[in-house]
Amino acid sequence: MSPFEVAGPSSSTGPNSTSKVAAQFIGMGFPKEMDQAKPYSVGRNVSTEPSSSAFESNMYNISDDDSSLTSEESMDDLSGKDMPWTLLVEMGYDAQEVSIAIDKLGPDVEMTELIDHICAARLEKELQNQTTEPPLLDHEITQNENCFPFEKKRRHFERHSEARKREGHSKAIEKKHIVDGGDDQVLHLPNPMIGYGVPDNPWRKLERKLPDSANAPPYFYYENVALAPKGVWGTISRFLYDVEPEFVDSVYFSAAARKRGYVHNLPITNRFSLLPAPPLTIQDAFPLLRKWWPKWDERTKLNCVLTKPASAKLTEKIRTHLEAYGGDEPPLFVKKYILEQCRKWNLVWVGKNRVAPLDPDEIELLLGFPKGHSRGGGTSVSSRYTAVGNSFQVDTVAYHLSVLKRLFPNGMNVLSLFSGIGGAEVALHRLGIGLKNVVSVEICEVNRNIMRSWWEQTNQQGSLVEAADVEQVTGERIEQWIGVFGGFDLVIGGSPCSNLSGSNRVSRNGLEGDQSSLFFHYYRVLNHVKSVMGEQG
DNA sequence: AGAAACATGAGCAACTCA
DNA sequence: TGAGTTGCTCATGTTTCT
Repeated sequence: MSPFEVAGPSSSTGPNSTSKVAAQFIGMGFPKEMDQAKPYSVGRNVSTEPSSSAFESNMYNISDDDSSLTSEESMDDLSGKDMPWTLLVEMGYDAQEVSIAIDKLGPDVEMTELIDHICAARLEKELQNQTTEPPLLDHEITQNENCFPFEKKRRHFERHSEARKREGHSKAIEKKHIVDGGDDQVLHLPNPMIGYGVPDNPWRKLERKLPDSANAPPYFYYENVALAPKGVWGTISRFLYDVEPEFVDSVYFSAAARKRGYVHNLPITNRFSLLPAPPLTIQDAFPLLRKWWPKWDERTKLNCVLTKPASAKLTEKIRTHLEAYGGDEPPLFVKKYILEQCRKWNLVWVGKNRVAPLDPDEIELLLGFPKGHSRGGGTSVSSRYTAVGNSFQVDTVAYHLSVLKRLFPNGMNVLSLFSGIGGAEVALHRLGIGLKNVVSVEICEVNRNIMRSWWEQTNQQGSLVEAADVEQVTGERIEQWIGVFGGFDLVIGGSPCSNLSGSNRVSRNGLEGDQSSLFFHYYRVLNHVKSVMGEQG
Protein backbone atom coordinates (compact mmCIF):
# COMPACT_ATOMS: atom_id res chain seq x y z
CA MET A 1 0.00 0.00 0.00
CA SER A 2 1.28 3.44 -0.85
CA PRO A 3 2.09 5.59 2.14
CA PHE A 4 0.19 8.42 0.55
CA GLU A 5 -3.21 6.88 0.16
CA VAL A 6 -6.13 8.52 1.83
CA ALA A 7 -6.96 7.31 5.29
CA GLY A 8 -9.85 5.06 6.09
CA PRO A 9 -11.56 4.99 9.46
CA SER A 10 -9.20 5.58 12.34
CA SER A 11 -7.92 2.68 14.31
CA SER A 12 -9.05 1.87 17.80
CA THR A 13 -7.91 4.25 20.49
CA GLY A 14 -9.07 2.19 23.43
CA PRO A 15 -6.82 0.87 26.15
CA ASN A 16 -6.49 -2.53 24.52
CA SER A 17 -5.77 -1.24 21.06
CA THR A 18 -2.03 -1.43 21.48
CA SER A 19 -1.81 -5.12 22.09
CA LYS A 20 -4.33 -5.75 19.34
CA VAL A 21 -2.37 -3.74 16.83
CA ALA A 22 0.82 -5.35 18.04
CA ALA A 23 -0.71 -8.71 17.27
CA GLN A 24 -1.62 -7.54 13.80
CA PHE A 25 1.89 -6.26 13.37
CA ILE A 26 3.29 -9.67 14.16
CA GLY A 27 0.72 -11.31 11.91
CA MET A 28 1.94 -9.39 8.88
CA GLY A 29 5.30 -11.11 9.14
CA PHE A 30 7.21 -7.87 9.33
CA PRO A 31 10.40 -9.33 10.82
CA LYS A 32 10.85 -11.54 7.81
CA GLU A 33 11.38 -8.43 5.74
CA MET A 34 14.38 -7.51 7.76
CA ASP A 35 17.87 -8.72 7.16
CA GLN A 36 18.37 -10.46 10.44
CA ALA A 37 22.03 -11.18 9.97
CA LYS A 38 22.80 -7.50 9.71
CA PRO A 39 20.40 -5.57 11.89
CA TYR A 40 18.76 -2.57 10.25
CA SER A 41 20.64 -2.92 7.02
CA VAL A 42 18.53 -1.90 4.07
CA GLY A 43 18.67 -4.23 1.15
CA ARG A 44 15.93 -2.97 -1.11
CA ASN A 45 16.06 -0.11 -3.52
CA VAL A 46 14.60 3.11 -2.24
CA SER A 47 12.56 4.98 -4.75
CA THR A 48 13.56 8.59 -4.94
CA GLU A 49 10.67 9.40 -7.23
CA PRO A 50 8.02 11.27 -5.30
CA SER A 51 4.55 9.81 -5.50
CA SER A 52 2.54 11.89 -7.91
CA SER A 53 -0.20 12.27 -5.34
CA ALA A 54 2.36 13.59 -2.91
CA PHE A 55 2.54 16.81 -4.84
CA GLU A 56 -1.17 17.20 -5.47
CA SER A 57 -1.95 18.09 -1.91
CA ASN A 58 0.03 19.31 1.02
CA MET A 59 -1.70 16.89 3.32
CA TYR A 60 -1.63 13.14 3.17
CA ASN A 61 -3.18 10.47 5.27
CA ILE A 62 -2.13 6.96 5.90
CA SER A 63 -4.56 4.24 6.70
CA ASP A 64 -3.62 1.44 9.02
CA ASP A 65 -6.43 -0.81 7.95
CA ASP A 66 -4.32 -2.76 5.50
CA SER A 67 -6.30 -5.83 4.55
CA SER A 68 -3.26 -8.03 4.96
CA LEU A 69 -3.08 -7.18 8.63
CA THR A 70 -6.47 -8.28 9.81
CA SER A 71 -6.21 -12.02 9.63
CA GLU A 72 -8.02 -13.58 12.56
CA GLU A 73 -5.94 -16.70 12.07
CA SER A 74 -2.68 -14.89 12.57
CA MET A 75 -4.06 -13.34 15.74
CA ASP A 76 -5.00 -16.74 17.09
CA ASP A 77 -1.61 -18.13 16.30
CA LEU A 78 0.19 -15.78 18.57
CA SER A 79 1.80 -17.20 21.64
CA GLY A 80 3.16 -15.20 24.56
CA LYS A 81 6.61 -15.92 23.25
CA ASP A 82 6.05 -14.25 19.89
CA MET A 83 5.68 -10.68 21.07
CA PRO A 84 9.10 -10.19 22.73
CA TRP A 85 10.70 -12.38 20.10
CA THR A 86 9.41 -10.22 17.27
CA LEU A 87 10.29 -6.98 18.97
CA LEU A 88 13.81 -8.08 19.83
CA VAL A 89 14.47 -9.38 16.34
CA GLU A 90 13.08 -6.10 15.06
CA MET A 91 15.60 -4.32 17.24
CA GLY A 92 18.40 -6.20 15.64
CA TYR A 93 19.00 -9.16 17.90
CA ASP A 94 19.72 -12.48 16.29
CA ALA A 95 16.59 -14.64 16.01
CA GLN A 96 18.36 -17.74 17.25
CA GLU A 97 19.83 -16.17 20.36
CA VAL A 98 16.47 -14.59 21.19
CA SER A 99 14.79 -17.98 20.90
CA ILE A 100 17.43 -19.57 23.12
CA ALA A 101 16.97 -16.85 25.74
CA ILE A 102 13.17 -17.20 25.75
CA ASP A 103 13.41 -20.96 26.00
CA LYS A 104 15.75 -20.62 28.96
CA LEU A 105 13.92 -17.86 30.87
CA GLY A 106 10.37 -18.70 29.90
CA PRO A 107 7.76 -16.88 27.79
CA ASP A 108 6.67 -14.46 30.53
CA VAL A 109 10.08 -13.04 31.31
CA GLU A 110 10.53 -9.29 31.08
CA MET A 111 12.14 -7.82 27.98
CA THR A 112 14.99 -6.18 29.85
CA GLU A 113 15.87 -9.51 31.47
CA LEU A 114 15.88 -11.16 28.06
CA ILE A 115 18.21 -8.52 26.70
CA ASP A 116 20.52 -8.79 29.67
CA HIS A 117 20.59 -12.55 29.25
CA ILE A 118 21.46 -12.24 25.56
CA CYS A 119 24.19 -9.75 26.34
CA ALA A 120 25.60 -11.94 29.07
CA ALA A 121 25.66 -14.90 26.69
CA ARG A 122 27.48 -12.82 24.12
CA LEU A 123 30.03 -11.60 26.60
CA GLU A 124 30.64 -15.15 27.72
CA LYS A 125 31.09 -16.23 24.12
CA GLU A 126 33.33 -13.25 23.48
CA LEU A 127 35.54 -14.18 26.42
CA GLN A 128 35.80 -17.76 25.19
CA ASN A 129 36.75 -16.56 21.71
CA GLN A 130 39.40 -14.20 23.03
CA THR A 131 41.64 -17.13 23.77
CA THR A 132 41.59 -18.31 20.15
CA GLU A 133 40.84 -15.24 18.03
CA PRO A 134 42.82 -12.05 17.43
CA PRO A 135 41.42 -8.90 19.10
CA LEU A 136 38.90 -6.81 17.20
CA LEU A 137 40.11 -3.84 15.24
CA ASP A 138 38.80 -0.41 16.22
CA HIS A 139 36.32 -0.11 13.35
CA GLU A 140 35.02 -3.60 14.07
CA ILE A 141 34.33 -2.64 17.65
CA THR A 142 32.51 0.51 16.57
CA GLN A 143 30.33 -1.44 14.18
CA ASN A 144 29.46 -3.94 16.84
CA GLU A 145 28.54 -1.27 19.34
CA ASN A 146 26.32 0.51 16.87
CA CYS A 147 24.24 -2.57 16.44
CA PHE A 148 24.01 -3.64 20.06
CA PRO A 149 23.97 -0.72 22.45
CA PHE A 150 23.49 -2.94 25.51
CA GLU A 151 26.91 -4.49 25.13
CA LYS A 152 28.81 -1.35 25.98
CA LYS A 153 26.56 -0.10 28.76
CA ARG A 154 28.92 -0.85 31.60
CA ARG A 155 31.97 0.49 29.89
CA HIS A 156 30.16 3.70 29.03
CA PHE A 157 28.73 4.40 32.44
CA GLU A 158 32.04 3.60 34.09
CA ARG A 159 33.73 6.04 31.76
CA HIS A 160 31.02 8.58 32.35
CA SER A 161 31.12 8.46 36.12
CA GLU A 162 34.88 8.85 35.96
CA ALA A 163 34.51 11.83 33.63
CA ARG A 164 32.03 13.40 36.01
CA LYS A 165 34.46 13.07 38.87
CA ARG A 166 37.14 14.77 36.79
CA GLU A 167 34.81 17.59 35.79
CA GLY A 168 34.16 18.51 39.40
CA HIS A 169 30.65 19.94 39.40
CA SER A 170 29.49 22.72 41.68
CA LYS A 171 28.15 21.83 45.08
CA ALA A 172 24.55 22.28 43.97
CA ILE A 173 25.00 19.96 41.05
CA GLU A 174 26.90 17.40 43.07
CA LYS A 175 23.83 16.95 45.24
CA LYS A 176 22.41 14.29 43.00
CA HIS A 177 19.87 11.61 43.59
CA ILE A 178 19.97 8.13 42.27
CA VAL A 179 17.08 7.31 39.99
CA ASP A 180 18.56 4.25 38.42
CA GLY A 181 20.11 1.30 40.10
CA GLY A 182 21.19 -2.19 39.31
CA ASP A 183 24.54 -3.41 38.11
CA ASP A 184 27.12 -0.70 38.31
CA GLN A 185 25.36 1.88 36.16
CA VAL A 186 23.95 4.89 37.91
CA LEU A 187 21.85 7.73 36.60
CA HIS A 188 21.05 10.77 38.68
CA LEU A 189 18.38 13.41 38.95
CA PRO A 190 20.06 16.80 39.22
CA ASN A 191 19.02 19.14 42.01
CA PRO A 192 18.00 21.69 40.87
CA MET A 193 16.54 19.84 37.90
CA ILE A 194 17.84 22.19 35.21
CA GLY A 195 19.56 19.79 32.83
CA TYR A 196 22.26 21.59 30.86
CA GLY A 197 20.76 24.86 31.95
CA VAL A 198 17.55 26.88 31.92
CA PRO A 199 17.06 30.51 30.82
CA ASP A 200 17.79 31.98 34.25
CA ASN A 201 20.56 29.51 34.96
CA PRO A 202 22.23 28.59 31.66
CA TRP A 203 25.74 28.24 32.99
CA ARG A 204 25.94 24.59 33.74
CA LYS A 205 27.72 23.11 30.78
CA LEU A 206 29.20 24.57 27.62
CA GLU A 207 29.49 21.47 25.47
CA ARG A 208 29.26 17.74 25.80
CA LYS A 209 30.87 14.78 24.10
CA LEU A 210 28.34 12.50 22.45
CA PRO A 211 29.06 8.84 21.79
CA ASP A 212 30.04 8.34 18.15
CA SER A 213 26.91 6.36 17.37
CA ALA A 214 24.77 9.33 18.46
CA ASN A 215 26.84 11.84 16.59
CA ALA A 216 25.25 11.30 13.20
CA PRO A 217 22.08 12.40 11.42
CA PRO A 218 19.28 12.68 12.15
CA TYR A 219 18.88 14.75 15.29
CA PHE A 220 16.67 12.95 17.77
CA TYR A 221 14.78 14.09 20.83
CA TYR A 222 13.01 11.70 23.18
CA GLU A 223 10.95 12.64 26.24
CA ASN A 224 9.37 10.86 29.18
CA VAL A 225 8.63 11.26 32.89
CA ALA A 226 11.74 11.80 35.03
CA LEU A 227 10.39 9.87 38.00
CA ALA A 228 10.10 6.54 36.25
CA PRO A 229 10.65 3.23 38.07
CA LYS A 230 14.24 2.23 38.75
CA GLY A 231 16.17 1.06 35.74
CA VAL A 232 13.90 2.63 33.13
CA TRP A 233 16.10 5.61 32.28
CA GLY A 234 19.15 3.40 32.22
CA THR A 235 17.44 1.23 29.63
CA ILE A 236 16.21 4.19 27.60
CA SER A 237 19.67 5.71 27.62
CA ARG A 238 21.36 2.47 26.61
CA PHE A 239 19.02 2.02 23.66
CA LEU A 240 19.38 5.62 22.55
CA TYR A 241 23.07 5.26 21.88
CA ASP A 242 24.20 5.76 25.48
CA VAL A 243 23.27 9.42 25.47
CA GLU A 244 22.86 10.65 29.03
CA PRO A 245 19.34 11.98 29.71
CA GLU A 246 18.87 15.65 30.39
CA PHE A 247 16.45 15.99 33.30
CA VAL A 248 14.55 19.27 33.37
CA ASP A 249 11.66 20.51 35.47
CA SER A 250 9.42 22.82 33.45
CA VAL A 251 8.82 24.80 36.61
CA TYR A 252 11.64 27.04 35.28
CA PHE A 253 9.64 27.70 32.13
CA SER A 254 6.12 27.80 33.46
CA ALA A 255 3.94 28.27 36.54
CA ALA A 256 3.52 24.49 36.77
CA ALA A 257 6.04 21.76 37.51
CA ARG A 258 6.72 19.06 34.94
CA LYS A 259 9.71 16.85 35.71
CA ARG A 260 10.87 15.17 32.55
CA GLY A 261 13.87 13.42 31.10
CA TYR A 262 15.02 14.20 27.56
CA VAL A 263 17.47 12.08 25.59
CA HIS A 264 18.71 13.96 22.57
CA ASN A 265 21.77 14.58 20.42
CA LEU A 266 21.18 18.29 19.91
CA PRO A 267 23.89 20.87 20.51
CA ILE A 268 23.47 22.48 23.92
CA THR A 269 25.10 25.85 23.37
CA ASN A 270 23.44 29.09 22.33
CA ARG A 271 19.96 28.04 23.34
CA PHE A 272 17.34 30.77 23.52
CA SER A 273 13.85 31.11 24.96
CA LEU A 274 10.53 31.63 23.27
CA LEU A 275 9.01 35.08 23.37
CA PRO A 276 6.89 36.39 24.92
CA ALA A 277 8.28 35.07 28.17
CA PRO A 278 5.72 32.79 29.83
CA PRO A 279 4.29 33.64 33.27
CA LEU A 280 6.30 31.86 35.94
CA THR A 281 3.90 32.10 38.89
CA ILE A 282 0.27 31.17 39.40
CA GLN A 283 -0.50 34.79 40.23
CA ASP A 284 1.05 36.07 37.00
CA ALA A 285 -0.56 33.38 34.91
CA PHE A 286 -4.03 33.95 36.38
CA PRO A 287 -4.15 37.49 37.78
CA LEU A 288 -7.92 37.39 38.25
CA LEU A 289 -7.54 34.71 40.90
CA ARG A 290 -5.48 36.94 43.22
CA LYS A 291 -8.61 38.44 44.69
CA TRP A 292 -9.74 35.09 46.09
CA TRP A 293 -6.38 33.58 47.05
CA PRO A 294 -6.15 33.20 50.86
CA LYS A 295 -2.93 34.33 52.52
CA TRP A 296 -2.47 30.95 54.15
CA ASP A 297 -2.16 29.29 50.72
CA GLU A 298 1.40 30.30 49.91
CA ARG A 299 1.70 28.42 46.62
CA THR A 300 3.22 30.36 43.74
CA LYS A 301 3.71 27.27 41.56
CA LEU A 302 1.39 24.44 40.58
CA ASN A 303 2.29 20.78 40.53
CA CYS A 304 2.38 18.72 37.34
CA VAL A 305 -0.80 19.13 35.32
CA LEU A 306 -3.07 16.12 35.48
CA THR A 307 -5.07 14.33 32.81
CA LYS A 308 -8.27 14.31 34.90
CA PRO A 309 -9.86 17.14 36.88
CA ALA A 310 -10.76 16.94 40.56
CA SER A 311 -14.34 15.98 41.31
CA ALA A 312 -17.03 18.55 42.04
CA LYS A 313 -17.63 16.62 45.25
CA LEU A 314 -14.17 17.51 46.52
CA THR A 315 -14.47 21.21 45.74
CA GLU A 316 -17.90 21.23 47.38
CA LYS A 317 -16.46 19.57 50.47
CA ILE A 318 -13.78 22.25 50.70
CA ARG A 319 -16.36 25.01 50.31
CA THR A 320 -18.52 23.48 53.06
CA HIS A 321 -15.53 23.22 55.41
CA LEU A 322 -14.66 26.86 54.88
CA GLU A 323 -18.21 28.17 55.16
CA ALA A 324 -18.48 26.55 58.57
CA TYR A 325 -16.05 29.20 59.83
CA GLY A 326 -17.89 32.15 58.32
CA GLY A 327 -15.40 34.75 57.25
CA ASP A 328 -12.81 33.65 59.82
CA GLU A 329 -9.60 31.84 59.03
CA PRO A 330 -10.10 28.10 59.56
CA PRO A 331 -8.07 26.19 62.16
CA LEU A 332 -4.73 24.68 61.25
CA PHE A 333 -5.95 21.13 60.64
CA VAL A 334 -8.58 22.35 58.17
CA LYS A 335 -6.06 24.51 56.35
CA LYS A 336 -3.68 21.58 56.22
CA TYR A 337 -6.31 19.28 54.74
CA ILE A 338 -7.36 21.85 52.15
CA LEU A 339 -3.79 22.61 51.12
CA GLU A 340 -3.09 18.92 50.75
CA GLN A 341 -6.03 18.55 48.39
CA CYS A 342 -5.09 21.72 46.52
CA ARG A 343 -1.59 20.41 45.89
CA LYS A 344 -2.77 16.94 45.01
CA TRP A 345 -5.37 18.14 42.49
CA ASN A 346 -3.78 21.43 41.40
CA LEU A 347 -6.78 23.42 42.63
CA VAL A 348 -6.94 27.19 42.29
CA TRP A 349 -9.11 29.75 44.11
CA VAL A 350 -11.88 31.01 41.86
CA GLY A 351 -14.23 32.65 44.38
CA LYS A 352 -14.98 33.12 48.06
CA ASN A 353 -14.34 29.74 49.70
CA ARG A 354 -14.30 28.21 46.23
CA VAL A 355 -11.53 26.16 44.68
CA ALA A 356 -11.64 24.59 41.23
CA PRO A 357 -9.47 22.45 38.99
CA LEU A 358 -7.75 24.21 36.11
CA ASP A 359 -9.81 24.24 32.96
CA PRO A 360 -8.24 23.03 29.68
CA ASP A 361 -7.70 26.60 28.42
CA GLU A 362 -5.66 27.37 31.53
CA ILE A 363 -3.64 24.16 31.14
CA GLU A 364 -2.90 25.10 27.53
CA LEU A 365 -1.57 28.44 28.73
CA LEU A 366 0.67 26.74 31.30
CA LEU A 367 1.98 24.36 28.65
CA GLY A 368 2.72 27.09 26.10
CA PHE A 369 -0.03 26.27 23.60
CA PRO A 370 -2.26 28.87 22.00
CA LYS A 371 -5.50 29.33 23.92
CA GLY A 372 -8.19 26.99 22.68
CA HIS A 373 -5.64 24.81 20.86
CA SER A 374 -7.49 21.62 21.80
CA ARG A 375 -10.99 23.09 21.95
CA GLY A 376 -13.96 22.02 19.84
CA GLY A 377 -14.01 19.95 16.69
CA GLY A 378 -15.70 17.10 18.45
CA THR A 379 -13.30 16.92 21.36
CA SER A 380 -15.11 16.18 24.63
CA VAL A 381 -13.99 17.97 27.78
CA SER A 382 -12.62 14.80 29.38
CA SER A 383 -10.67 13.78 26.30
CA ARG A 384 -9.36 17.34 26.12
CA TYR A 385 -8.03 17.02 29.66
CA THR A 386 -6.32 13.80 28.67
CA ALA A 387 -4.91 15.32 25.48
CA VAL A 388 -3.38 18.41 27.07
CA GLY A 389 -2.27 16.53 30.20
CA ASN A 390 -0.15 14.19 28.10
CA SER A 391 1.58 16.87 26.09
CA PHE A 392 4.98 18.54 26.00
CA GLN A 393 5.60 21.80 27.83
CA VAL A 394 6.23 23.86 24.73
CA ASP A 395 8.57 26.50 26.22
CA THR A 396 10.83 23.82 27.69
CA VAL A 397 11.05 21.77 24.51
CA ALA A 398 11.45 24.90 22.38
CA TYR A 399 14.39 26.00 24.53
CA HIS A 400 16.14 22.73 23.71
CA LEU A 401 15.15 22.81 20.03
CA SER A 402 16.12 26.47 19.59
CA VAL A 403 19.64 25.47 18.51
CA LEU A 404 18.12 24.05 15.31
CA LYS A 405 17.07 27.45 14.03
CA ARG A 406 20.52 28.45 12.84
CA LEU A 407 21.22 24.93 11.56
CA PHE A 408 18.07 24.74 9.42
CA PRO A 409 17.34 28.25 8.14
CA ASN A 410 15.31 26.79 5.27
CA GLY A 411 13.14 24.58 7.42
CA MET A 412 13.15 20.97 8.54
CA ASN A 413 11.78 17.55 7.72
CA VAL A 414 10.42 16.12 10.93
CA LEU A 415 9.36 12.61 11.93
CA SER A 416 7.15 13.13 14.95
CA LEU A 417 6.26 9.97 16.88
CA PHE A 418 3.53 9.95 19.55
CA SER A 419 2.71 13.46 18.37
CA GLY A 420 -0.22 14.00 20.71
CA ILE A 421 -1.64 17.46 20.18
CA GLY A 422 1.49 18.56 18.33
CA GLY A 423 3.71 19.95 21.09
CA ALA A 424 6.86 19.45 19.02
CA GLU A 425 5.38 21.06 15.93
CA VAL A 426 4.04 24.01 17.93
CA ALA A 427 7.45 24.47 19.55
CA LEU A 428 9.25 24.49 16.18
CA HIS A 429 6.65 26.82 14.70
CA ARG A 430 6.90 29.24 17.61
CA LEU A 431 10.68 29.22 17.16
CA GLY A 432 10.19 30.34 13.58
CA ILE A 433 11.60 27.12 12.17
CA GLY A 434 9.88 26.19 8.93
CA LEU A 435 8.14 22.82 8.76
CA LYS A 436 8.85 21.41 5.32
CA ASN A 437 7.57 17.86 5.62
CA VAL A 438 6.15 16.50 8.85
CA VAL A 439 5.24 12.86 9.36
CA SER A 440 3.06 12.77 12.45
CA VAL A 441 2.36 9.42 14.08
CA GLU A 442 -0.41 9.47 16.66
CA ILE A 443 -2.81 6.69 17.69
CA CYS A 444 -5.56 8.90 19.10
CA GLU A 445 -7.98 10.31 16.54
CA VAL A 446 -8.92 13.20 18.83
CA ASN A 447 -5.28 14.27 18.97
CA ARG A 448 -4.81 13.90 15.23
CA ASN A 449 -7.80 16.15 14.65
CA ILE A 450 -6.39 18.79 17.02
CA MET A 451 -3.01 18.63 15.34
CA ARG A 452 -4.48 18.83 11.83
CA SER A 453 -6.66 21.82 12.77
CA TRP A 454 -3.63 23.64 14.13
CA TRP A 455 -1.69 22.83 10.95
CA GLU A 456 -4.43 24.28 8.76
CA GLN A 457 -5.07 27.31 10.95
CA THR A 458 -1.41 28.30 10.99
CA ASN A 459 -1.22 28.14 7.18
CA GLN A 460 1.73 25.80 7.11
CA GLN A 461 3.37 25.72 3.68
CA GLY A 462 4.84 22.26 4.12
CA SER A 463 3.28 18.81 3.90
CA LEU A 464 1.68 16.92 6.76
CA VAL A 465 1.63 13.14 6.56
CA GLU A 466 -0.51 11.47 9.20
CA ALA A 467 -0.13 7.93 10.47
CA ALA A 468 -2.09 6.38 13.30
CA ASP A 469 0.01 3.60 14.69
CA VAL A 470 3.74 3.58 15.30
CA GLU A 471 3.75 -0.21 15.16
CA GLN A 472 2.79 0.00 11.51
CA VAL A 473 5.47 2.49 10.61
CA THR A 474 7.38 -0.20 8.78
CA GLY A 475 10.87 -0.07 7.39
CA GLU A 476 9.36 0.11 3.95
CA ARG A 477 7.31 3.18 4.79
CA ILE A 478 10.27 4.87 6.42
CA GLU A 479 12.34 4.26 3.31
CA GLN A 480 9.60 5.66 1.10
CA TRP A 481 9.35 8.80 3.18
CA ILE A 482 13.08 9.26 3.14
CA GLY A 483 13.08 8.68 -0.61
CA VAL A 484 10.44 11.34 -1.16
CA PHE A 485 11.61 13.90 1.39
CA GLY A 486 15.33 13.32 1.10
CA GLY A 487 15.66 12.32 4.74
CA PHE A 488 14.52 13.47 8.16
CA ASP A 489 16.31 16.23 10.05
CA LEU A 490 14.68 15.43 13.38
CA VAL A 491 13.01 12.38 14.93
CA ILE A 492 11.10 13.60 17.95
CA GLY A 493 8.62 12.08 20.38
CA GLY A 494 7.65 11.17 23.89
CA SER A 495 6.27 7.66 24.21
CA PRO A 496 3.43 6.85 26.63
CA CYS A 497 4.30 7.18 30.30
CA SER A 498 1.22 5.49 31.72
CA ASN A 499 3.18 2.44 32.89
CA LEU A 500 5.97 4.64 34.27
CA SER A 501 4.00 7.28 36.13
CA GLY A 502 3.78 7.18 39.88
CA SER A 503 0.10 8.02 39.55
CA ASN A 504 -0.54 4.60 38.11
CA ARG A 505 -1.37 2.21 40.94
CA VAL A 506 -2.60 -0.59 38.73
CA SER A 507 -0.05 -1.24 36.02
CA ARG A 508 3.16 0.60 36.77
CA ASN A 509 5.11 -2.04 34.91
CA GLY A 510 7.92 0.09 33.57
CA LEU A 511 8.96 -0.35 29.95
CA GLU A 512 7.28 -3.76 29.92
CA GLY A 513 3.86 -2.16 30.21
CA ASP A 514 1.39 -2.32 27.32
CA GLN A 515 1.70 1.38 26.60
CA SER A 516 5.19 2.31 27.70
CA SER A 517 6.81 -0.55 25.80
CA LEU A 518 6.09 1.53 22.70
CA PHE A 519 9.38 3.21 23.55
CA PHE A 520 11.06 0.32 21.77
CA HIS A 521 9.27 1.35 18.61
CA TYR A 522 10.70 4.84 18.96
CA TYR A 523 14.12 3.23 19.05
CA ARG A 524 13.27 0.89 16.16
CA VAL A 525 12.05 3.70 13.92
CA LEU A 526 14.90 6.02 14.82
CA ASN A 527 17.47 3.31 14.24
CA HIS A 528 16.00 2.52 10.85
CA VAL A 529 16.07 6.17 9.83
CA LYS A 530 19.70 6.36 10.95
CA SER A 531 20.58 3.26 8.97
CA VAL A 532 18.94 4.40 5.75
CA MET A 533 20.33 7.93 6.00
CA GLY A 534 23.74 6.53 6.91
CA GLU A 535 23.78 4.46 3.74
CA GLN A 536 22.81 7.47 1.69
CA GLY A 537 25.74 9.30 3.22
C1' DA B 1 -23.20 3.86 24.37
C1' DG B 2 -20.33 7.29 25.56
C1' DA B 3 -19.05 10.76 28.77
C1' DA B 4 -18.36 12.16 33.31
C1' DA B 5 -17.66 11.29 38.07
C1' DC B 6 -15.72 8.78 41.58
C1' DA B 7 -12.70 5.73 44.42
C1' DT B 8 -8.52 3.79 44.55
C1' DG B 9 -2.19 3.79 46.93
C1' DA B 10 2.42 2.60 45.56
C1' DG B 11 6.85 3.90 44.84
C1' DC B 12 10.38 6.81 45.34
C1' DA B 13 13.10 10.69 46.78
C1' DA B 14 13.46 14.91 49.58
C1' DC B 15 13.31 16.48 53.92
C1' DT B 16 13.53 16.51 59.13
C1' DC B 17 15.44 15.47 63.28
C1' DA B 18 17.56 12.92 66.89
C1' DT C 1 24.07 8.58 59.80
C1' DG C 2 19.74 6.50 59.71
C1' DA C 3 14.94 6.17 60.76
C1' DG C 4 10.73 8.37 60.22
C1' DT C 5 7.87 11.81 57.80
C1' DT C 6 6.37 14.46 53.98
C1' DG C 7 5.33 15.31 49.34
C1' DC C 8 4.72 14.32 44.54
C1' DT C 9 3.23 11.67 40.38
C1' DC C 10 1.77 12.83 31.43
C1' DA C 11 -3.42 7.04 35.85
C1' DT C 12 -6.76 2.98 35.99
C1' DG C 13 -11.03 0.60 36.81
C1' DT C 14 -15.67 0.94 38.15
C1' DT C 15 -19.91 3.28 38.78
C1' DT C 16 -23.13 6.79 37.64
C1' DC C 17 -25.11 10.01 34.62
C1' DT C 18 -26.85 11.79 30.20
